[in-house]
Amino acid sequence: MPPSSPKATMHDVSRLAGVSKMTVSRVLADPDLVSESTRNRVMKAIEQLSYVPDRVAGSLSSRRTNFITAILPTLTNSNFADTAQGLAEAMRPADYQLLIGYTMYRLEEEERIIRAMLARRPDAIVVAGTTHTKAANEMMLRAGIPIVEIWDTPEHPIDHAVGFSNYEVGRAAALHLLALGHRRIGALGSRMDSDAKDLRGESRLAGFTSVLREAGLSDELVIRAGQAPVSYDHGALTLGILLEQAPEVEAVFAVSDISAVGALMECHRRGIKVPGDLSLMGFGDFDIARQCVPAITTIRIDAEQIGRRTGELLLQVLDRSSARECAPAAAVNVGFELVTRGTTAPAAKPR
Amino acid sequence: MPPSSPKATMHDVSRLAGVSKMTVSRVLADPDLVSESTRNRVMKAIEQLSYVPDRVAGSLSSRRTNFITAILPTLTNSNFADTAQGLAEAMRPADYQLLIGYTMYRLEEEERIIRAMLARRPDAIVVAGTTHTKAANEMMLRAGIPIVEIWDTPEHPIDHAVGFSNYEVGRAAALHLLALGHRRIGALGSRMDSDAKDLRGESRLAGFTSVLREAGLSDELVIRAGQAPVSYDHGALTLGILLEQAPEVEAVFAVSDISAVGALMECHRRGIKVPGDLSLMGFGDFDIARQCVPAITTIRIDAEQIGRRTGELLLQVLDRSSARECAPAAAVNVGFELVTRGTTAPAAKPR
DNA sequence: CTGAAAGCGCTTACAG
DNA sequence: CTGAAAGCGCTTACAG
Repeated sequence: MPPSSPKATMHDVSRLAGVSKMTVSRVLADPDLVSESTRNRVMKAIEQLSYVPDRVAGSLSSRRTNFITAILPTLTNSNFADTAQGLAEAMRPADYQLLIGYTMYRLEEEERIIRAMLARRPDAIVVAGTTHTKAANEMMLRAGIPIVEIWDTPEHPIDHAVGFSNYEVGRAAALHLLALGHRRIGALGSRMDSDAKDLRGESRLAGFTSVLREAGLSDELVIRAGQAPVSYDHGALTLGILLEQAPEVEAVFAVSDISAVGALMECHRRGIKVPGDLSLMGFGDFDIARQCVPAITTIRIDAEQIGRRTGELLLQVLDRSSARECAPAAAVNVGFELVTRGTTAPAAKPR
Repeated sequence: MPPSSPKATMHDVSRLAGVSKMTVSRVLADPDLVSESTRNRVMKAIEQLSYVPDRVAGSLSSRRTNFITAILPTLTNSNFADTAQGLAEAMRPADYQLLIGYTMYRLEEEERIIRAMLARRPDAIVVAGTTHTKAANEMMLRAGIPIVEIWDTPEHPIDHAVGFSNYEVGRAAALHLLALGHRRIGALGSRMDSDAKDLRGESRLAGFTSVLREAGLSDELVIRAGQAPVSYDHGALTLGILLEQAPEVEAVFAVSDISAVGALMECHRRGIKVPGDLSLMGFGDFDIARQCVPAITTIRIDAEQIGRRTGELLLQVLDRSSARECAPAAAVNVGFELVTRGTTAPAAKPR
């Protein structure tokens, strides 16, 4: 450990500058309230002592930590990292610090994290998803701070929400494949019988399935295998399962571009032509989906924007002046967009 | 905002349980010190009031926050997210919370973040890289807490270090391509004349170049273009520049698998055979490199392990009992491994 | 095994 | 424009 020099306190600064602690505090918080000469003297003392204000003490005193808790499933191989970055970016000018927790798609872990985070007294909680354990729901309701559920459109929001309808994403995907004339249509998702559940992926599958049913098609080619979070391997694996079950499948929707890329690579390895033999589409508009050869048809959502919009919403809600009154709960739908690229094509023989 | 119920304090709990605050504190911190009957009464009161201890107050009082600051270039399209996850995982049992900052590969931003983070009084700082601004170096030296520089092997470490030699990685890459019989060898890196600098990528290029020189080869095919952080687009772009400059190039090393994948896709689009026309290798052993067709030869580093090892080291150093004495600074080299896969092959006509 | 006192380093709310 | 007092909710260090 490097040599520890005793940390200067506000008291030390005030003595050196010949003022009270309050004046030092004011110079830091609201410099205009202090006369120029005093301010300069205090600044000099701060500089001289390399004084760094202790925000732990400040937080206790002011009952505001400027911490925002962000609870996300994972940061690897997902666009939640973009959401986190967007949120951090939006909150930075106001000097908020993110407290990130990973649930690994486990609701019990989410509950544990919420409990632990509340002890840090965050000024707000951002949480991915709209389904939580009973205890988690209650803790958030009682917390007395703004809550933002993101990445979906909750039916019964706890408070605010910023996201899009995963169900509608699934429907849009199925409608696209149907419109191309495909009839033997499958999908690739992850297991729902494990502790780790991708609930939003499941919503997309549900929307997808609903369209298949309405079109009088079977949903038996909707594969749920492999554990969340999905991966390139997941796509390769589940495509293999699908092909074994139905070699004649014409079109496939993967719940994530990551899976779609894995499936595409598996097709390359097996000599299956995409498109032609198989139409393939994903979700998320990951960079890799755009760069793949062929580029993958996907449903674009702006993960960073979800973070940014959430940050802007919170900035507004947490603003001291407006915080007096309970701000009305906002529900922002950022929507999504079908991006047609090279992996989907009309069916060879439309019936 | 959900209805705010006034938060119970330790004082409330103590009154309800008919004990002193100290006893409540003990039940939470070291239950064995309290008699069973008292403990049960306190637990019941905690439950009844939904009491959540205030760690802001606890931190101020104990002079320990259980925060670890992790300063990383970016979390997107990189394996720093794995390092963060590994670190978080390792520290979780001891109830540490990560405070993550993104520098976007800018040293001035790193300095700003360090300054801001120090006000949060973290118990340790983990920072990617070994080059910092003068002010940043001084702040870390004076902070009086353990510092761990990760992802490289510093010549003059501030304190602890956990990483591998990027320079040696570059050398290993060049030696591999030379051993295959290639002579017209290039590399793909990012610009060094911008604010955002990938210094570790540059170290890899430096090692790579040193081998080329030793072999009597030119380093004019070492391309530095595009801004850090690298991306799939970066790989496609820089490969295009390289091909324009030297259509006869035989082998290429990209400073990141992400770039290598982008370059590979660009080759697919241009009808360049990999390997055959061009040997290609990357760095990092990203999932996508393994799944690509063909799979990309790379230099494997275990990003998650860097995080885990760092966490274990910190747990040891931060241990109360040993913290008395200054723990000797540790320098852990986690090494790396060349993984030969499908994108590199012997030169067609070895000279 | 339990508790009373002091204090961590700030900010709030007044007062002048 | 500046300051004295009180207090935020815990833990430390004693004492018994």
